[in-house]
Amino acid sequence: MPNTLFGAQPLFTIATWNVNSLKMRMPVLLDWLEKHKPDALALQETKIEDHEFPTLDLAIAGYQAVYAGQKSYNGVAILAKDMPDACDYGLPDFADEQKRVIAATVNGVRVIDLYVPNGQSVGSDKYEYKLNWLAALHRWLGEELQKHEKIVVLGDFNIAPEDADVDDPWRWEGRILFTDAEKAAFHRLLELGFVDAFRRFPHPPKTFSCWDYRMNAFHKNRVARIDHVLVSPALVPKLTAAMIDVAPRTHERPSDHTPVVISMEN
DNA sequence: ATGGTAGAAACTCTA
Repeated sequence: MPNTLFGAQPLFTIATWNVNSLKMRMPVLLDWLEKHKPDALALQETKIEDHEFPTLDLAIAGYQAVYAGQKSYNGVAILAKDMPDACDYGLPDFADEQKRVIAATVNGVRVIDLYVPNGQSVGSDKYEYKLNWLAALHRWLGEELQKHEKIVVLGDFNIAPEDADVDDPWRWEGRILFTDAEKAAFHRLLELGFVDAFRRFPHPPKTFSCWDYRMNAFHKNRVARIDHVLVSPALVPKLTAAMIDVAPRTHERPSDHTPVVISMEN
C-alpha cells in the first residue's frame, strides 16, 4: 500500500523508466526499487518476450507485474506493489504489432504506460507512423478521460515539448523528437486537460531524462527531457512532487534514460 | 557535421 508519513496524507508514488533491455537492467532496477519503493513503475523498451519476463525476481522484490513484450524491440510493463487490475493492451482502432502500450488500474488510478515511436528521421516512414500513432493516442485518451477520473499517462514520449527540454534549442531545430508536428501532438494531449507533472514544480535548468549513448563521441548529441508523466485534471491538485532521478546514469551499465518520479496524495 | 555507442540478434536494425 502507499507510503504513509506520520500525520500526513498517504502518498502514492509512481515512476516511469525506459530501461533499454530489462534483462540488462535487472540489477540496477532491483536496487532502484529497493531504494525508492514506488507504488507503481512503468517500464519501456523491456525487449523481452512475455514467457521470459522475470516475474519471480520481481515478486521477491515485492512487485506484481503486467507486461506486453516482444523480442529485440519495444515492450512495456507496469510493476506495482498491489496487483495491477483491468489490463488493456495497445491503442484501440490502431493495428500495431509493436508492443508500445499497456494500461492497468493500480490503487484506483488508471495507469497508461506508453512507448511512443521514436520516428527515426523527419520524413521517414517511421516518422509518419509516429504521427499517426500520436493521433490515435489522442483519440483514445479523450475517451479515457470520460471513463476515468484519476489517470496517469507516463512513459517515453520521444518528444521534447519545450525549448527548456533540450540542451540547445537552436541546434535541435527541426530535428526528430523536436519538430513542430511532434510538439503540437504533445500539446494536443495537454489541451485534453492532461498536465505535465514535472512542470508543476521547480527544477534546475537543463534537467533532462535521456542522453544519447553517442553524446561523448563527436559532439554532444541528443540530451533532452522526453520521458513524461501526465496527470488528469482531478489529480493535479493532489500532486506533491515530481523529480528526475539522475542517479542510475552513474551505474556501470546505465540505460540511456533515467527514471521520472511523481508523488501525490492518495 | 550523417559520425558515434549500446542492445539484441544475427552477420543488421533500432534508437
